[in-house]
Amino acid sequence: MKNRQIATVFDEIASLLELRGENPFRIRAYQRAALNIGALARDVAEMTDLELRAVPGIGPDLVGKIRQFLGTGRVDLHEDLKKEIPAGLLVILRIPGVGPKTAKTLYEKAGVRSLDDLEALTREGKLAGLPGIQKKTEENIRRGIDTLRKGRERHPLGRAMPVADDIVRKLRAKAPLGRIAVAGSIRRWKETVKDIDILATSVKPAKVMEAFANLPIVQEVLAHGTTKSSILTADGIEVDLRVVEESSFGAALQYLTGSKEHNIKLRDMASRAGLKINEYGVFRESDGKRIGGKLEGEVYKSLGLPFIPPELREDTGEIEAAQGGVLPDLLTVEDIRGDLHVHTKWSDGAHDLDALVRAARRKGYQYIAITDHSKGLGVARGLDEKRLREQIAQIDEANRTLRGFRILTGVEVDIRGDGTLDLADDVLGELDIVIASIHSGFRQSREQITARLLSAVRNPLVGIIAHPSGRLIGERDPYDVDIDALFREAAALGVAMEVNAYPARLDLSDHHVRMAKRYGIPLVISTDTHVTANFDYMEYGVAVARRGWAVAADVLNTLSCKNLLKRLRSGRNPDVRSLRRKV
DNA sequence: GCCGTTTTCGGCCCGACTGTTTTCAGTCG
Repeated sequence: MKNRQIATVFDEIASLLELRGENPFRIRAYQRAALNIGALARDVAEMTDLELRAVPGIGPDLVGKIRQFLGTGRVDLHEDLKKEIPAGLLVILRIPGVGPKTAKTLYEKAGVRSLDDLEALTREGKLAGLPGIQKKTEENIRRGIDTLRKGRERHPLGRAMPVADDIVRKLRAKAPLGRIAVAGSIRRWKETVKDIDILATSVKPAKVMEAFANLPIVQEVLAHGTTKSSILTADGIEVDLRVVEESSFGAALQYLTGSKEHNIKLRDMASRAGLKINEYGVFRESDGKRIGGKLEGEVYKSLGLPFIPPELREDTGEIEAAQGGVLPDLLTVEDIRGDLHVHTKWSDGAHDLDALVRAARRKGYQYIAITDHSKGLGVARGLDEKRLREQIAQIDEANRTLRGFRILTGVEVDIRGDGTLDLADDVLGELDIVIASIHSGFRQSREQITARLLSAVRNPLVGIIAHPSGRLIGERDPYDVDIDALFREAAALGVAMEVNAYPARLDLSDHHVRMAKRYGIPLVISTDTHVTANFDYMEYGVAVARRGWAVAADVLNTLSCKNLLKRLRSGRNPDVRSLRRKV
C-alpha cells in the first residue's frame, strides 16, 4: 500500500505551499486529501479514477497527482517545491509556536536554513529585533526547539487517559465547578493523543483557571487566560482546560471533541442551513437567536442528524451515514460476554485459575479462555505438550464445580520463524480455542512474515490470530505484513482476527478493524490479561472496534459460550473437527 | 484544490491567547 507515502507527500506539499504564502484553502485541500488518503482502508493502487474521486477532498487534479506518484514514485509539484524551499524550513515549521509567517521571516531576514542555524541564533540572542520578534518570541522559539528535540510526540491513549481522569478528579475537589468532562481525541478514543482537552462549566471561571494552574501535576503554565488555560504536566503531556457557561456545555463539548475535520463539515452544513455553530451554541443567522447548545445532541439535531458517537467523528463517512439514517449501532462493552486471551501463572501471568475466574465473573462474563504461551517462548515459561495437557485436566476439573460460567481451554501458540506452530497438532486438537501469534523474527521480510501468518491461518486448528500486526504503540513498528493477503485468506477460511485491547497494542488498529469488516472477517476483542486488573482494558478494545464501525454481530465474544464454540469450529476442515474434544 | 437543493465561480469554521503592537497579526486547536 502506497497510501501512507502519498499522504506524506501531500502533507509536505501543504507545508511547502504554506511557506510560500499560498492560498490557505489550497493548502487545506492538500492537508485534507492527505488525511483522507491516510485513513483509507483500501489500497489506492487498486482503485479506479471514479472511486478516487469519491474520496472526500480528492478532485481531478489530485487524482492526477496520485496516479503520477503510483507510476513514478514522485509528484512534480512536490519536487519543484523542494527545489525552491530548503528542507530545513519544513523542520522549522514543526516548532510549536512557529508558523509559516515566522518561518518565512527567519528564512528571509535571518538566513535560517536549518534547526541548528536557528538554535545557534537563539543562543546568541540574535533573533530579537527581526520584524515581529522580540525577546519573548525569541525565548518561545528556543523552548519550542527544546520541545521538538525532545520529540513532541503523541502520547499513547493508555498513558493519557489516567492522567486526564486524575486531573478531572482533582479539579472537581478543588474548584467551583458545575460539570466537567474530558473531550478531544481522548473522548474519541484515538490510539494516541497530542494533548488532553478538558471542558468544565462554572460561574467563577477565573477561580477554576487558578486551581488548574496550581495543580500539583503542573510543571509549566503554557497559557493562562480567563476561560482557557494550558499546562504541561511533569510527564510532558499538554493539558488544555476550557470553561464555559452551563447553557453552552453541549455545544462546547461537541466543539472540543472534534475531530477538526468533522466539525468543519458540520459548520459548513450549518451555514448552508442558515445557522451558525460555535462553542457557545447553535444560532440562527437571521436574528442571532440561540436555538441550542446546552446538550450536545442539540448540535446534531439542529442539522437534522441523529447523535453521532464520538468514536466515529473523523469525517470518514459518519456524517453521510447519519444523513442517510444508516449509522451503525456500535458494539458496547455490555455486549461482551467473555475474554478469550488470558494468561495464568502457568506461563507469564500473575494469577491462578481461581483468581482469574473470580475477576472475570465480577466483570459479568460468562466465560474466559485460558491461553498461556507455548514452549517456544522460554522467557514466558511457555507450556510444552505435557504441561498443556496437565492444564487442560485442571481446567476440566474446575469446570465441574462452576455454575453459569465456563473456562475454555486454549493456548497462544507461537508461530515459529518458518511458519510452523510451536505445538503438535494432536494437542492443539484437544483445545477449545487455539490462538496463533508471532513473537519473534519481527524484522523478517514482508514475504516471510506474510507466509508465516498465512500458514498459521491455513492450519485448520487455528481459530484466531492474535495482535496481527505486532506493533507496540510508540515503541515498536508493526512487522511488514501484506495485510490484504492475510485478510483475504482469513475471510475465506473463517479465521478470526483479534483486537488486542492491551493499551500498548490496540492491534488490530481502528483502520484495520474497518478493513476487516469489509472483508467479512470475524473479530474477537481480548485483553491479553496477565494480571486480573488487565480485564479492565476491554474498554480500550471495544473503543477501537467502535472506531472501526464494528457492531456486536462482528464480534465473536458477544456470543453465548455455546454459539461461540460453534462459530470457531464451523467452516473449518471437518477432518480436524474429529480431533477436538466433545463439548 | 475542492465543491454545488442558491452557485461551474466564489466561497471555503470559528474563536481564544500571546506578543507586539497602539488596533492587530500570528498561531493553535
